[in-house]
Amino acid sequence: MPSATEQKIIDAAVRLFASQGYDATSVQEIVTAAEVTKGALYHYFRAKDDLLFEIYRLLITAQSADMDRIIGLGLSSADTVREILVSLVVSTAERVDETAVFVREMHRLDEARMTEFRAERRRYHETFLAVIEKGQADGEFSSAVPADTVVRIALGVVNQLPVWYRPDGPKSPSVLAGEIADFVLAGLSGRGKDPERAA
Amino acid sequence: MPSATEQKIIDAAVRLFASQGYDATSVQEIVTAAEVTKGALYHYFRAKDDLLFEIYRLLITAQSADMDRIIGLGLSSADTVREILVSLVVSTAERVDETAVFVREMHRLDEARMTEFRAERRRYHETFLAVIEKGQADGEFSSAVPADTVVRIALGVVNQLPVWYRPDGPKSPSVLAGEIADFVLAGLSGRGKDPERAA
DNA sequence: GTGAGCATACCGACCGGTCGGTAGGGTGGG
DNA sequence: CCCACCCTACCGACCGGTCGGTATGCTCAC
Repeated sequence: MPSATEQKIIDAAVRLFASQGYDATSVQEIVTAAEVTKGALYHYFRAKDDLLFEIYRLLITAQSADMDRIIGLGLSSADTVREILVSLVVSTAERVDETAVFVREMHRLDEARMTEFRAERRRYHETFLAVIEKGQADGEFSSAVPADTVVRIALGVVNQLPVWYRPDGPKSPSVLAGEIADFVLAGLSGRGKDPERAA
Repeated sequence: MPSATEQKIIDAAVRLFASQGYDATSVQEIVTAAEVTKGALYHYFRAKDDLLFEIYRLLITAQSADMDRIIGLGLSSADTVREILVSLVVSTAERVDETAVFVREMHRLDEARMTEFRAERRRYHETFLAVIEKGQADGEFSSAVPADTVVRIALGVVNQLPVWYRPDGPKSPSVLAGEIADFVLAGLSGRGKDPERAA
């Protein structure tokens, strides 16, 4: 469990990284915003990029746990996909800043951590892929569009959320999540341009 | 028309910005990679961010011209959407590096240029939106999912391309573009979860 | 007393940008 | 024909300033 000081530092870092970018934010700015000193920061974190790592870790572990929980419910493919997307969109909307930092600055991780994250990402990706492939094999979904492309589209939308989602916008996260899920499920129900390709 | 030296500088900058990020790339690295000197760079560009500006300008003007051309063809709504998406995906795949830089570092523009770009972006967004709204009004598309959400999803996918698209991957840009267009059009054809919502 | 939890002063590396200078091709008056 | 003049394109050493990180020491709970 993080101490209050540690938490203040991470909160400030997320806010500043999201609005200015990682490199454009100095350690001095972070400690000033967090109302602590440099000594405190380097007491808890070995280097500036440990902050990035910590932000990613919190985000990814939460998302992975969410998806595993939903799959464990044993719903139909369509309902599983819907639940995954709704939960992902809502939780992403709640953490736009973290997601924005993650999407923009991921490539700045060092080799070892990068490898670790790619593995975790890949696991997430393939779990979702398996859900859709199962739905296609069962005939619940159309096979008109390959499952891997569907996954890429669906997860891509979520990563783009920080670009246009505004908490004070006209649509609540759950309304938005419903619309996105509707659209993806409509896409999976077939009726594309080439009817002869449908299962 | 840019001179050979100018072009070498931009090419090197695009490559380095895409792989390391803007701030993490020093002017010295750029000139070394471009095999020119600092003097040459500052002869053609007033500041480091003029490079960013130039990269964006080249990308956006090409995309806008493309969309206007397609709309001018007077196709059906479905075919217009398909053509816009295919052309956008293919041209983005050809310039993954530029797009990656654009998506990641857009927020680093100064106030004046930022305003200019938001206007251009908005114009692009609303032109696409109008196409979809017309299709919905004509009954060619389902109105189950609001047009603005569809636009956000479709354009979001394109912005995410640099994250996962690899030129040496198994799918050619045009195959990929076809799949993405198929999926979006299937989503627009209705048959979502709430049939009573359809027009 | 001793270690966790900080504060403060400071360091060396590096960065974007500048500036005095030069190489070489065009040009026009004699 | 030629040479004084100029102008564009480019060179590279250098500067002020900032940044991530460190060294050292205080303090207070146990």
